[in-house]
Order: sequence, then structure tokens, then C-alpha cells
Amino acid sequence: MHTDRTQINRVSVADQVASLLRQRILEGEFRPGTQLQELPLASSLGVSRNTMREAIRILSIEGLLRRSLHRGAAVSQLSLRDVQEIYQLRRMLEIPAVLSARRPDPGLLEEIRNAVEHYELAVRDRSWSRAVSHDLHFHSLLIRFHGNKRLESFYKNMLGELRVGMVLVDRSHDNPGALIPVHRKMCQLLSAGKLKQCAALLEQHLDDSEFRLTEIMHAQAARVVRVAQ
Amino acid sequence: MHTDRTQINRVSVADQVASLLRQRILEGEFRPGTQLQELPLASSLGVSRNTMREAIRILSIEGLLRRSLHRGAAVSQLSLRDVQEIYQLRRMLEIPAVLSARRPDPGLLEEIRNAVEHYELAVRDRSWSRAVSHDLHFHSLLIRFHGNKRLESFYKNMLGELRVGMVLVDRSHDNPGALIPVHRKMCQLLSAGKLKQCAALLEQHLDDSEFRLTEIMHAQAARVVRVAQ
DNA sequence: AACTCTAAAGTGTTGAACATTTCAACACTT
DNA sequence: AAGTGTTGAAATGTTCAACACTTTAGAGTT
Repeated sequence: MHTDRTQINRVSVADQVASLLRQRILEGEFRPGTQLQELPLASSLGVSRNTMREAIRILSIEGLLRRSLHRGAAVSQLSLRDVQEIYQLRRMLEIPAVLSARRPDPGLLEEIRNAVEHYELAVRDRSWSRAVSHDLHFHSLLIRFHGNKRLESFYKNMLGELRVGMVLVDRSHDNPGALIPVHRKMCQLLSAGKLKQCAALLEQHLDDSEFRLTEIMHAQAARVVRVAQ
Repeated sequence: MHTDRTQINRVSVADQVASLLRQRILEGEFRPGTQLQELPLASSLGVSRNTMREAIRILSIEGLLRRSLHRGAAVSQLSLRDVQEIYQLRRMLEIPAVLSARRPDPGLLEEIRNAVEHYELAVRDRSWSRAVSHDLHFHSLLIRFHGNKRLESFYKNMLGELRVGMVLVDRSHDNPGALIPVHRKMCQLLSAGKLKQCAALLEQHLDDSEFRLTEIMHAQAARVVRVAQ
């Protein structure tokens, strides 16, 4: 018998580079529209151009980067249409997920409580980036109630795209702390098995979230036009 | 003067190679489990090893190939768990799609009719591969009722994975022609706006389809065990 | 201001080289 | 025989350097 090494975490350099870039993009270090050039990035990380190309390929298939032939890769920019599409998906997938949490896995509930807690801590620390991370992680945990790995992977990916768009949201325009009670309440309702109430609250939360993001994007678009004139 | 290539589809060689390999995999030329070696494949297509590596990377991110470090890429093999997961998604996404087709786009309806027609033609020609293609295309068209490009792209991808698994299904075990009336009927119900009836028929169809695929996979697994002994 | 033209910069692709890992065959020990 | 190093070929992972092709920005022209 041989040992099963498929479980051991062994990743290629290209994957590691992709993870690093993903992190930087999601944290807003590279803002939407930023061009990522192969050679400078590669040498700054001490890898070859080919390896960097592989990493860029990975992220562009994930949707975080957009490539066009001979023009290179740039961080994706969400349009209002994209936001609308993403929130349609969120409603379509998160709400049924909550409703299907009849007999929830205790470990999963624990993870959810944990996410809420970390979210609150991040808000207290005024760490907006970490707060958004834990907010979105909370929602991606909800998707786990479907018990479908493909769906979960797709969803995480999509939330990544959303997050790239959200780095444009200025701290002053948004107040992540206001969402603490909502998350806490959803968590309680889930634990108590009051799924319909939880789903209703979630739907309201999603509507509100989409509305605020859309408003901010409108405002920023207007400002861009004004500056361009 | 230069030729006007502005609107022409311009894709890199790596993308073209990926498309070619994708086609071969989906048509069953490379069966699940087959190892794809970089150098032989690259030279057989007249491209460099790096370009072939990019193509393989693309397909492995899509889920058609599975890579492990230093062991190369092989065509994905679906487990029973995978099939179950995929059909859960199909039910979760196709049925609401049909139900939401209140005022369907006439062009889309026309495309669906077309898919059914091509499906029937392929069955008449005994072209099993083409039949499966048009069958799955029919179902991916249903997803368009959601009007969500991300969802559509994800779904096509997932159906691709399913199709790779289905090439194992021997012609003698399955009779694609039997599904002609079901598709035709769903098409009629859609056109007539009888969405609930259509959804009910679809659900039945999906249950049936999953059951048959699962049966065949069980049978094949048993055969493999017998041969191995 | 609109229009070439050109050179620089960046990406796309190739080929070769070397490092690392896997895998199977072989020898060795018990 | 069974289990355990050892070895070497083969495949992948990674780097490097070169060249082809495209885009882009800027200089010069009208």
C-alpha cells in the first residue's frame, strides 16, 4: 500500500504567485483598471516571465483580471450591469441555501458564528478590508448549506469579483459597522431554526446592499464625468 | 492598407489549442483517465511546449483536466458523488429557469426549437456524439431564461464536465432517441406558456437521466472490479 | 486639428536548458 | 519471498533568451 499524497498541500510556484496576486487585488492594492505588466511583476517577485504568465492566466479565468490580445491584463472593473447580475445570483443562491438549512451541520454553524465575530472585531479595529472579507466569507458559508462543492467554488469566485468592485467604495461613503446587527440576527435565527425569518432578513439585507453599492457607483461615475470635463 | 481585423475573432494560439483539445475530450477521443503529455501533444500540433502548457492549464481550470504536481494532466473522471452534485445543480437551476420564462425572448425560443431539431437529426443519423451535444445545448439554453451571463458560463462548464463523464456510457446501454418526445414536449409547453407543466416534465426528465447514468456507472464499476480480479 | 509615420514598449510564441519529482526496475538485506 | 534502498530514465516545473507581432505614444507633415 502507498501513502495517499493527494491530500498533501503541494502547489506550484505559479499557483503561489496567483494566490499572492489574488490577495493583493482583493485587498485593493491593485485597483480596478490597473494594468499588470508581466516583466516588472515577474522580476519584482523573483519568478520568470512564463511563471507570471501562468499566474495571470489563472486569475483572468477566475474573472479577477481581464485580458485582451497584445494589450495585456488589467484588474476587472464591474459595470452596473455586472452588479445587478451578481446580486441576482446572490438572491437566487443564498436564500434557498438558508431555507434548506433544516438540520444544519453544527460545525458549519460554528464557522458562521466565527465569521460574524471576526467581522465585528475587524469593524472595531476600523479595518475595512478585513471587515469586507469576513462579511463576504459569512455569505459564502451560507452557500455551504447546499452541500455542493462546485456551487461553493463558483460562488466564492463570484464574490471575489464583487469584492474587487467594492474596493472602489470609499470608506466615507459606506459604514460596514451598520451591518453588524443584521449579521448577528441572521446567525441567531439560523441557530434557532427560524429559517423563513432568516431568509426574509437576508433578502432585505441583499436588497439594501445592492442599493447602496449601486448608489455609490452612480455617484462615482458622475464624479468621473465631472473630472473628465 | 491592412485587412480589417477589428471585429474578427482574434484568439491566441494557446486558446485555439485549448479549444481543439476541449473538442477532442468532449467527443470522447480522449477518454476519462487518459494522460495528456505535453511534449508529444505539442509536437503533434506543431506548437511549443509552453503553449501546450497554457492550453492544459486552461482546461484544468475549467475542470476538464485534473493536474497533479509533477504527474501531469489527465482527463477528469466523474465519481458518483460528482454526478449527484451536478444533477443537484441542474435541478436547482434549470427548473427555476423554466418557471421564470414568463415572457420568453422569441429568439431564444427559436434557438431552443433549433436545438431540438438538430438533436433529432443527430439521432436519426445515429451520431451519438452530436446527439449528446445538442441535448446538453438544449438544457444550457434553458438556463438563458435567467438572463445571467455568469450563470450561463458556469453552467456550460459544468455540463462540459458531465459530458466528459457521459462518454463512458456505451451506446448499447443508452438510447438517446428515447428522449426525443420529452424534448419536443418541453419545447411545446414552453411556447404555449405552460411553464409549470414544463417544469414538472423537466424534473421528471432530470430524475430519469440521473438514474440511468448512475445505473450505468454502477455497472461499469462492477465490471472494472471483475476484470481486475 | 487631423493625418501619417516611426520607434519604443509590451505581449505572444518558440526553443533550449536545467531542476525537481515520479516511477519502475534492480540489487540488497532480512 | 517480502520488504527495503538505489539508481536512472522520463516527465513535469521553471528559467532564460530570442524573435515576431501588435499596440501605443509621439514626432513630424499637411
